[in-house]
Amino acid sequence: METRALTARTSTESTRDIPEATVARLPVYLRALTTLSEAGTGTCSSEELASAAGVNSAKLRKDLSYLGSYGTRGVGYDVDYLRYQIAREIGVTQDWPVVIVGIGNLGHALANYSGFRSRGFRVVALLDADPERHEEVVAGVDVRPFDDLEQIVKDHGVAIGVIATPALAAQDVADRMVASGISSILNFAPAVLSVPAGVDVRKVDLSIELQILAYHEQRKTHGATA
Amino acid sequence: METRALTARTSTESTRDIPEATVARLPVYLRALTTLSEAGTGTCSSEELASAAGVNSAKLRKDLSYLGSYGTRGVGYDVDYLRYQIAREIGVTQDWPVVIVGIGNLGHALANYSGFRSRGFRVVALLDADPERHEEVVAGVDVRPFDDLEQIVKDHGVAIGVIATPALAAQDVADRMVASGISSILNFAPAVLSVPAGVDVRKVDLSIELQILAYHEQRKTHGATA
DNA sequence: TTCGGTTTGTTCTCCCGTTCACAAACTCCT
DNA sequence: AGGAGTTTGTGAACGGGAGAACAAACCGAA
Repeated sequence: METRALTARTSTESTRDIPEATVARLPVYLRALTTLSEAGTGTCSSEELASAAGVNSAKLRKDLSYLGSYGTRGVGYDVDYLRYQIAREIGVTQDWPVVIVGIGNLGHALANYSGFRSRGFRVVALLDADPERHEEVVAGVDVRPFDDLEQIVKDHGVAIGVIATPALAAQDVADRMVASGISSILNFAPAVLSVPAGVDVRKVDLSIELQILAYHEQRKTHGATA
Repeated sequence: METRALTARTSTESTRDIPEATVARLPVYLRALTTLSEAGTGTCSSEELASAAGVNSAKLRKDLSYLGSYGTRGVGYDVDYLRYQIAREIGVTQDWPVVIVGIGNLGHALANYSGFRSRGFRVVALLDADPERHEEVVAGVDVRPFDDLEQIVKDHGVAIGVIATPALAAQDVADRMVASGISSILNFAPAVLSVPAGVDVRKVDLSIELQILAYHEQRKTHGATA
């Protein structure tokens, strides 16, 4: 959402501007394929993969068709081959350096989260404005002052930043990130960020998800306004 | 998504089956209104509120229209009044007891997250299968054995469960939750859960969000397949 | 080579969500 | 009281995604 239509590509192939909804599902397929691969499965049908990914098989096939024709009719998909193609399409065959700002409870959890490392992301720095945290070492990376941001971004070529600060600090952090050259932000702070065009922001809000569940739960238990 | 059309209501008013996309935005409006209220704002226009929530004002008005006519033409919305109406609609005027299963890094962060408590959710229990963790006390709540789940759900009338375990354990935990009577699950584990109809599952996946950012980032920097 | 069985890739239709645009309704000023 | 200015609530057009259904393509056996 909020992703403006990128200017048309002039590339010979690939990049047939994949729908946003499809892009959001590709990582799910990627994980399902990894699981299948680790289980020793060499080939799978769209039905099997769809089931493993929790989606409709027709939707899966349509999604994959945006990438190209990587399946074989009458047979299915080669698990490892398709996995590589999706990984390449997403861009996780290369390593993405990432900085995390705000090393509170959530920042700790993120820094320790193994799912980043195993999926093409490398946490190159942990930053926090609080000097008391600068002594800490979290997940093998030492916490540094927030003011080091510009230097670190420059040194490591960081393009992706994660905000795990309180809501009040989030906009300031985002501004500094953008000024440093970061162009993609994953925001865990419960705040609406405003950033210039060309910068992508994705928001993860824990309490919002719970509230959505609560809404449906309310309807389930006492039917109407009892 | 995956929410089947609930059976038609027979209530006199309200409950005009609010679209799912709108439901997902109501918590955002709620937070924006809270911020406005704390800033001392008594009244606001749809334009102001939309800006604070980061959405289009027409969309905001249409969303609010599903709840009823709580605004005044030519004037705007009474902040506190609208805030209460939305909170009531979502169901967060009451307190929702919640259990968190899997007290690793992420579980710790979730247990300590103040946004739950302040938004109508009360963590009544922290559960973990690992006996070594049962000594711990996190955020004022002591960690208990996973086998206590049924009893706790019964005692507190828990309807919402949070899964913060490794992927391999997630399906088992979900099954036990459903068997215990939980009907809404917030899943942080990188796994696809299968649950019976009538149970809602929402998934939050940290690495998937990063991968989506990586995809767009890849398109930004080197335009096509360089 | 030909035929039956299987599975992909794609077309077509339907539905949901977004956005525009405007009438209805309210306030304030004269 | 009346009119100008403002803002809500909603009807209607538009765009995109979901799912069904089918033709094209592939494998293997006879």
